[in-house]
Amino acid sequence: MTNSYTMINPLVKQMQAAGHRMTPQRQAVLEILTTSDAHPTVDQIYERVRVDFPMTSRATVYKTISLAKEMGVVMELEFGKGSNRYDGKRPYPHTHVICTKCKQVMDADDLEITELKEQVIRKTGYWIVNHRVDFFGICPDCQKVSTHN
Amino acid sequence: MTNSYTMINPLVKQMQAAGHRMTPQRQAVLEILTTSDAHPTVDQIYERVRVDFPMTSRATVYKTISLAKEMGVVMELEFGKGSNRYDGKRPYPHTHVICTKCKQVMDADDLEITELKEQVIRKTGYWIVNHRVDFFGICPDCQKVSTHN
DNA sequence: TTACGTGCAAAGCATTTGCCTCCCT
DNA sequence: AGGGAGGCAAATGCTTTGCACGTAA
Repeated sequence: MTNSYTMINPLVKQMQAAGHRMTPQRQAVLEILTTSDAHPTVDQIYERVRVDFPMTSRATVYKTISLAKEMGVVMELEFGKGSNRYDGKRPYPHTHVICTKCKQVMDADDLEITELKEQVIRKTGYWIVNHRVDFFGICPDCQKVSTHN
Repeated sequence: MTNSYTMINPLVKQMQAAGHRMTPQRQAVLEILTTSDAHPTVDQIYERVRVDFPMTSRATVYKTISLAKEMGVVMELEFGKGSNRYDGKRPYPHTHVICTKCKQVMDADDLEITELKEQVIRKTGYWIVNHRVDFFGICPDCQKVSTHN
């Protein structure tokens, strides 16, 4: 992640083109969302924004994320009990692998689920428009630390 | 779903064997959890229990579900924003198909995800212990009602 | 009998909303 | 200048918790 928000982020233009004003807070939130691979939580985004803009409120972070969601440029990953995470780098359905120990959320978006999806359509008659595929386990790093869970 | 809770539910015995007391409220909650295919919400369970036992509180429903989760006999399906659903009939990971219109949650547990899982293990080096596979779309019934969403 | 379970109400927490002020355009 | 955006605090909604009373075993 960069230390300044001076990069011209395509989302900034996109948001302005959609008739929304640009502010340092918004720019910072968008920058974090689009440059992070770690699927940050709201609080992680909030803390990071406040490094550069200490006056920023949680409400603004929530509102900006909400706006980005509406524009379809950020995907929300709900993990229940207020541990939602956000992805502005790949805001489309893709497979995730989550370490239950260190809470890392890793992309595995090169996995092919087309066949599975076609099975679902064939067997259920649904129109499928979205999917959520998550695998939970222990990442290689955490395996090294302990073999007991 | 039956109208009385007189059936001898294996979970009742199991819970007693684990050293927990049995009460009408617990028996009712367990009966609903294990006989329903509809993946009920806490509130649906609560309302159903109160048909027969109107004095039952939400707290007791939550506590009983929590106990059942700890025993591994009920699986929690988190759908974010307090719309959790519960499955005591198939309390193990399996594929779901969800209608975004009528909110029906359907099982598709005959789908084979082994190959996908092996791909994940091969590509990430994780130990995979669990998974969550959900497809979202429009069910056949809702397709008939309207073709516009 | 007595520790466990229940019901009630209060507390928790992440998120949303209302409202007033400020400032981007 | 005017309306969108931000900040603060209150409200929300689901879930959890504390506590006193009741009850299963």
